[in-house]
Amino acid sequence: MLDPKLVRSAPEAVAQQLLKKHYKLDVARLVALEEKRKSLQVTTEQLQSERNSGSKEFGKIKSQGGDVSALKERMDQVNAELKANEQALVELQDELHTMLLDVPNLPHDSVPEGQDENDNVLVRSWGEPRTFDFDVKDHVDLGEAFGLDFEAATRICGARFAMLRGKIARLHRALAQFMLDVQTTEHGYEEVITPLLVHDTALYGTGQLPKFGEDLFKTSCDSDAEQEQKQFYLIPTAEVTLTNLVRDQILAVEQLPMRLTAHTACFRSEAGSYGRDTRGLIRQHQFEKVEMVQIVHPDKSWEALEEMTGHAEAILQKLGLPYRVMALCGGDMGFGAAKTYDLEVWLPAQNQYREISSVSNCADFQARRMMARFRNESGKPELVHTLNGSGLAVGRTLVAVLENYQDADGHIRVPDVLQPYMGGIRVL
RNA sequence: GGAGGGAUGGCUGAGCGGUUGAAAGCACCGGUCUUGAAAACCGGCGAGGGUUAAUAGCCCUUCCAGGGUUCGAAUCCCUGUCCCUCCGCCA
Repeated sequence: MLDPKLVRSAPEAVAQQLLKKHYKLDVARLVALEEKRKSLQVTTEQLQSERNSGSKEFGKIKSQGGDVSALKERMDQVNAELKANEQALVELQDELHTMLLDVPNLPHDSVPEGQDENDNVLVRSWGEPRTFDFDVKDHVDLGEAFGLDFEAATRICGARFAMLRGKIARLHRALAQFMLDVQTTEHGYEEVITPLLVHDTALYGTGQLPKFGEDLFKTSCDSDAEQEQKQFYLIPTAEVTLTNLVRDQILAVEQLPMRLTAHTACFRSEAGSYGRDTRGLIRQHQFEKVEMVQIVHPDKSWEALEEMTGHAEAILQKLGLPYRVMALCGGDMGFGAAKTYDLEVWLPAQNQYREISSVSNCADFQARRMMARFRNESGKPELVHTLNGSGLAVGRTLVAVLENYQDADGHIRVPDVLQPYMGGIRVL
């Protein structure tokens, strides 16, 4: 959420910046609501003050045995007026809050202008796409021989699921283990096992709700369908649980930066992506990801963004997978991000780079939603900055390994760094 | 699932329906003392919001959450959530 004070004091400037993200802020409506809010809040608080002092007086008079009937009459009047004002104020504040919850984060000055992924800007690339002297196969054809089974998964739970068996299951596990080991031992992240089911409050905190509910899976038990409290959402990313670790906290400055990583399953409904990436592992309802989250001092978040991008890159480099780093343009950026780098890995069968990691600085946007703060140098609570990034999406990395390490007869060489995890299997 | 007990400031922990945003202790910050530190003593110390040029004043809100009673609720009533103890069940 944006700082209400900022939005209030400079609505035009904020609206201008939001245009970069292709969001149109309804300034007229905002200003009108804000004007009403101000007068309503002031009078409500005045009435509250009157009620408080009146009640004190009431007690005093009564203890001296005086007559309170005149005062009671006045208080009844104040209370009636107060009740109406309070209700109107709550409604108005709800309206303003709802409006603000819908507004995306402001993009950083360095974010390029643009409409969609075609306008993203190449920052750097690493590695040379391998040239093949045979016709490359894609991961679906390659994986079949080693236990990648879409047909069985579809029979059980429909489209966008996969079963991995035998060697390919092991390779998938090796990748996740490897990523986790690198992030914990080389980059200083603390490993966390998190819940996969969360309440809506957590999702409001990181910004998936209220706007993007249709992308999420929600549980519903027949027995308690009536009780909203018992509804759970399946996490679309461990960003949700890791970042919410600091919700409602006031951290000591020494606790920063916090670096957290988790290997979890992620669940996405992929509503609105019908027909896209229907083949293979690229876009699934359930996939695994090693997520990185950093909770940092506000002065350090831009530095941390660069560093964290490097943490994701390290995995690709160690695996020897060619990739490029893209700075997302305003139109392609996510809701909560102030700036995002995507890592795109080379997929020979598609003959193109595909997203495999996304690293974002959310600045104080999420922190404000979940009241995640630290005690600053002058002893005052101040919002932290939050960052998140994939390090990496395991399924997509598996795709990249299969396709980049294939040979002419359909075997896959296991990358060196994974061999310690493969129990002696050097080639699939 | 059954029976009880509880939820108060960073922590521990008091709190008759009115002067309690809340005792006390610890922690923390400042000062005196000290070569320095500790101890001792003195002082300060929750958070959110409004108004405002203001990080100055003033005001409002806040004692798990949501309702209710009352002129007035941390204190009374209802509902929910979470935690603890005991019994049962169970990976």
